[in-house]
Amino acid sequence: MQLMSEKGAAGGGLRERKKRATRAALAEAAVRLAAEHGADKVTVEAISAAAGVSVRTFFNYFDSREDAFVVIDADAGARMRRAVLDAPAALSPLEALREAMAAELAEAEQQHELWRLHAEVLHASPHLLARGVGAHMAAEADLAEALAERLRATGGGATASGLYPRLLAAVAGAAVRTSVDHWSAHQQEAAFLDVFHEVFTLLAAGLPAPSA
Amino acid sequence: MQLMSEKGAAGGGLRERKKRATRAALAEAAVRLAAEHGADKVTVEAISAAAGVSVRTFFNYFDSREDAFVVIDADAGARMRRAVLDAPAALSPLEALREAMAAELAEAEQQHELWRLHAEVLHASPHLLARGVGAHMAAEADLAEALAERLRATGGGATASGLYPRLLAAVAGAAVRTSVDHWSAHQQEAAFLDVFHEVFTLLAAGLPAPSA
DNA sequence: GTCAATTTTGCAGACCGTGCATCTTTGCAT
DNA sequence: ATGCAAAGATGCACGGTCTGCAAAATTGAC
Repeated sequence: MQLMSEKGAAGGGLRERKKRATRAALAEAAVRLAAEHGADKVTVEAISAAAGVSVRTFFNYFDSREDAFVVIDADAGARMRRAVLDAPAALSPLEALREAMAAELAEAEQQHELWRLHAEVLHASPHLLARGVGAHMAAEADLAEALAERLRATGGGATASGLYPRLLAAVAGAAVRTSVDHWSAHQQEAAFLDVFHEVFTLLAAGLPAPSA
Repeated sequence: MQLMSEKGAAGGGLRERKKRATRAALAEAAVRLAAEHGADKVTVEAISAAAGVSVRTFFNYFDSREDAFVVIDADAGARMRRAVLDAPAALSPLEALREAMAAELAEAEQQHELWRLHAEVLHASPHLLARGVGAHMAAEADLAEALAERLRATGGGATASGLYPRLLAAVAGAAVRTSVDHWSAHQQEAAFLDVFHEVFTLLAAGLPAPSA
């Protein structure tokens, strides 16, 4: 089992705040060390030392060493869930999802340097990249549930036992990963939001062959 | 580094055949043991013993213990790549991909029992499921390349530095995972191919809100 | 049958990850 | 403030994972 604050957003108690700080310190130390020495040369002991806690405590926060490189922001899923639920009813499901994700990504931009390092680390070791992809699955399941709820609220009937929302969440996740990866590789050529927008346009059009 | 046969398809040499047999034996032993005792109670020692090789040899075939549960068929990617390249030019990219994947999944059905066990094992431990998702990424990159080549062949111009094929591959991968997962959870209610077809129909339509 | 190339194996050793007992810190009621 | 109960941090022990390395066994070609 994993120690996790019950509340996704800013909690008042000192305990909660300290825990979040420790977690953030561990994650940041892991990413910075990995960016410098390569992810597979960074031991749990080094990460723990850099964050000022014991090795045993590291494992109170992360289930495995690699999770420290992968899970940057544990609350992102909860925030997106809220954003989907609070989206204007006029938006289509895909649009609501796009807006929620765009907002989340814009927030990530605020810690630009760390985010950049993180992308660099993942890109340097495909093994971690794969793990990162898998890590988004829990968030996707959450999103699917939020989408299903939104659909019920906006009047859609029984949506074929939930296939549609799950597909939507999974596809949107794939879209975000593709956008980030593509932008990461062509960073100078295009702004991230442009790539992101193009990807969702393609999705909404049903992925037609790009006629010349 | 990983021991891998250079040739994806059936190789003639005795060496190649033996290596594939050993690999398959290890993977099958891993899945069967995991289905019986739970994946996290199965040690590398047990898997190796069941396959009749030493522990050290296990690690000559798999980079990690968990890979044995995740990587069933190492050649599936190569086969799909071929299928995409050989698809009739009349098909849209998404259709070509759908056909390639359908053929691959139909082949998997032939080892029905093992495939079923495999899905069961992954579903039982989300951790492995996530890992499995990530494992498909290399295959997706391969597929993206094949799609790009196909696009060049059928006359599409420079497709925005490859964003489109990568998106297509990633989205199709997400679609397959969603199909398998959904079918796995509602196994009695619907045939897999029906779910698969519905998912790709939704994709081609641009993921519209399911109007009642 | 012999030889070179490849694969398997055992062994040593570093690192990972967990259960348990203990100690320290936090939150709260008084 | 002070003491108490809950929760987190820590150390320790132990089993499992994974990697070099060198020796033994197997395969393929002559």
